[in-house]
Order: sequence, then C-alpha cells, then structure tokens
Amino acid sequence: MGTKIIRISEAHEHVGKTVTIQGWLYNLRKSGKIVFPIIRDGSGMMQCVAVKNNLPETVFEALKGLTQESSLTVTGTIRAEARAIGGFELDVAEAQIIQHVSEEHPYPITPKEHGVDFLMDHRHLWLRSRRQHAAIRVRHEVIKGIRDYFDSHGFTLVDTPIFTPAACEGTTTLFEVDYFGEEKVYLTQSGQLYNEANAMAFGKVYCFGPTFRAEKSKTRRHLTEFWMVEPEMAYADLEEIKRVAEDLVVHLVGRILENRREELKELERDTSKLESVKAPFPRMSYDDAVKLLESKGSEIQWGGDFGNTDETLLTQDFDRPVMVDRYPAAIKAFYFQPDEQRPELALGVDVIAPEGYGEIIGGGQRIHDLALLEKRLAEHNLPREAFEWYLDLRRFGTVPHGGFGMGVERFVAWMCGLEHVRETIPYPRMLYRTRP
RNA sequence: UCCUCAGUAGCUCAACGGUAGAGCAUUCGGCUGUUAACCGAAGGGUUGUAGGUUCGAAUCCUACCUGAGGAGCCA
Repeated sequence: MGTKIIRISEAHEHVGKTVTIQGWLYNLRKSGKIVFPIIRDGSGMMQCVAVKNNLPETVFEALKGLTQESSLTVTGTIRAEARAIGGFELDVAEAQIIQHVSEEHPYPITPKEHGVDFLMDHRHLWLRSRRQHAAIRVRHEVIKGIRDYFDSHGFTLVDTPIFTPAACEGTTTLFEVDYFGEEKVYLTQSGQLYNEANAMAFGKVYCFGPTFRAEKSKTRRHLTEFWMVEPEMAYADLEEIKRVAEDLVVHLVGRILENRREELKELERDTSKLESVKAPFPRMSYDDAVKLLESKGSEIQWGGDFGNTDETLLTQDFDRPVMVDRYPAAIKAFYFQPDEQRPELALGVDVIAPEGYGEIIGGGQRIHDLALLEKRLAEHNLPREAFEWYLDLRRFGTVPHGGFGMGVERFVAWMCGLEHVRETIPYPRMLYRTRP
C-alpha cells in the first residue's frame, strides 16, 4: 500500500492527501454507478464515494455488494464536503475487504428502531451504534475527570479490596462468594471502611472501582455491579465534605461540556441543563426537605427516607443539584457521626441531581470516638470481632474524618440525559441480566 | 418480593372472535450525489409454552415462561 493510515477523527489534517482508513461498513447507499459507503473506525464516521468508471470492476462490485458491518480498508483522497457526515469525504481509489458479513446471517442491528430486550441481548454489537458510542465516551471522560480532579487536589489513589470478609452496612444486600470452602467472603459494596484506614495513613485518599449490591431493585437507576469513586479525608468535617462534593461535580460537568460536545449532540442532550450547574448548590437540612416535600403534597413523614418521586420533587425548582444533610440517624449506617446539638441526626449529606436523576452522591462524617462506635456496632447487632481492625483506627490517633461515594453510572446518565443507567456501562449487570 | 403492562416474520409493529399484513433487513432488477436514499419484484409465520371456552382463537379465560415499567432498598 504505502499510503498513510489515519483514523477518521484525524481526517481534517489530511485534506487533499491520499490516505487509508481501516474500519467497518456502517451503511451503504447505492445509486447505479456510484456508491456511498459510510465507514466507521471507532473514532468517527467517513462517507466514501466510489464511482464505477474510476475504479477497477472488481473493487466497485465488491463495495456495491458489501453488507453492514463488513470490515474493510479503503484508500483514497480526503476532501472537504459539507454534504457528508463529519464534513469530509473520501474518494475511493482502492478497497480491500477484510471480511464480508454473510447474507445468510446479516448484522442484526439495522439502522431502524429496535427494542430494549433485543438490543441488550446484542450489547456486544450495540456498542458499535452511535448513541452507545457517545455514552461510553462520556463515561470515559467522567472517569478521567474524576481521576484528574482527585490527583490534582492532594488525594492518593489507594485501592480497596473487592473480596471483603464482612458487611459494611448489613449483609442482606451482599453477593456471597465461596472462598475455597473455607469461609464466606462477599463482593464489596463500598470501600469506605478501608478508605478510613487509608485516610489515617495518607490524609486524603480515594478508591475507585466496581462495587456490588445484591438488591432486587428493578428500576432505571439500578445495576448490581456499578462503579463508584469514594474519597475520604482525615480532619474533614461535614462542611468540608460538602464543599469537595460540590467542587467535584462542578469540575466534572464543566469538563464534559468542554470536551464532549460532539457526544452530547449525538445524544441530543439539552446542554443548557448542564450549563447551569455551578456552585453554590442549594443546601437544605433533612428537616427543611421534609417540610418542602409536605408542601408539595408528598406522603413523606419525618423519619422516613426519600423515595424517587420525593427526590424529583425536591430538585424540581432548582437548575442544579441539591444538597440535603442531617438525616435521622435511624435511617443511616452505623458509622455516621451524630450532630452535636441534636444527636438523633446523622452528619450525612446526599447530593441529588436535577431532572429526576436522583441521588448521585452520599456521604458524611464518620464516628471518631471509640466508645460511641462500639455502642453503635452493638445497637446494629454487628459482629464485633470483624470490626476490631476498624476500631483500631479510633484507638490510634483518631481524628474527625469523612468522605462520600459517587456512583459513576448515575452521573453519566445525568450528563447524557439517558433514561436508564444500563446504557452508561459497557456490559450492564442487572437483576435479571448478566449476559452477554 | 409485590404491582402494572407486553410477547405475531431476523427487527419494529398492525390485525382485537371469522382467509395473519406493512416497513426495515435479505435476494433479484433499476438509478452518477445519496443522507435511517428512492423505485419495482421475490423469499420469509406451529402468533412465547401448556391447557380451556367456542362452529371457529393471534384475539376470550387459567397457569407457567420471558421481557419492560414502577414500588420498596439504594449510588
């Protein structure tokens, strides 16, 4: 060949040049003696033009008979062309078919509409589609943004284990794993307890990885395997935790708007809904949130947790996320630091995204007093032996500390304006779906 | 786990008690600027499974299976 191989995303640098692209046939339009193969290569789409009279008969016939998603390389000259997708077009001089998808078993995902069940069964192929491609790239940007944010704010990445011996917040929602028949271990539902140990070692840490919840939830916001980033900070109080959570969200939204405009356009996201996400976020106490909900006709009573409709009601008058803090301790995990003035309240905070995307961040200040933590473990009927190492953190230089967890998929769903989190992760694991 | 809805061609749907259809995909033919191209033709069905009601069931009833939406719980 000898011509330069480029990716389609670089086409603008090669106008007037003869180059080769390596990809797959996205779609093909024919008009007698001219065909328009649209090729995708993972970086973008390129409309090619093949004219019968300018090409060897075999090349033209091979292109003309090409089936969707057949793999091929095409060599030709790049030209600016307003009529083509992406603004550039390639005049085909040569083409090599790598694999011709058979007519007997054509590519199942056609350029028309398909149902959720069918698409989910073909997730491994669905990822080639434009919207899915865009969503996964936004996910990549969110993950990179999270890493960059913490890395540049003095946090150290300290990984926490995925096999864990005990529950973080009770065992009912844990996946149990047989560990050589010797003992039972569980798939982690949070790295938080380890994070607290790590924060006492490094000051500011975060862990980032998959977490698992065996909740039989069947909604648009739930996966059984999802990714969560959890920062934890020594010497941090609730106000500092809220400040970091807000700063992170603002940073990420700004970054998506800056770097992923094309993807948001592909997803038909109303970006004005994201432009307004700036600090400060409205803050309210649980008490005030309950009052607000009552005034809006919710059935909620003080002491109960918010349902999905409550979360939507809470945020509907705001153009940015809402922070709710000081929840009743009774509905929160055992490790929450109580409010000094009102010990029945936990120093926890949830960040609720607008447009019905729900809770994207949950966190708070942890108990740092040994005696109080021992008391809470007993009240929650948790096996003391399993938490001895955790109690050590209160025996050896305990300090006020806290952090939060942010669910990546809910965040990405919000950024993309997607109906369901299943499209924000390449291979979603849900209540009744573990394949492909 | 509970509630609601839906399973008809490879896909998306129509027919709603009386001969199972369309678009896309596939095959064949036409077209030198198409934008989910268009035009013509062809092939493609045990209507999710098992029972029941009826002269007659895709359609009505029962159970089961599969999927979707929601509740609770959560990020």
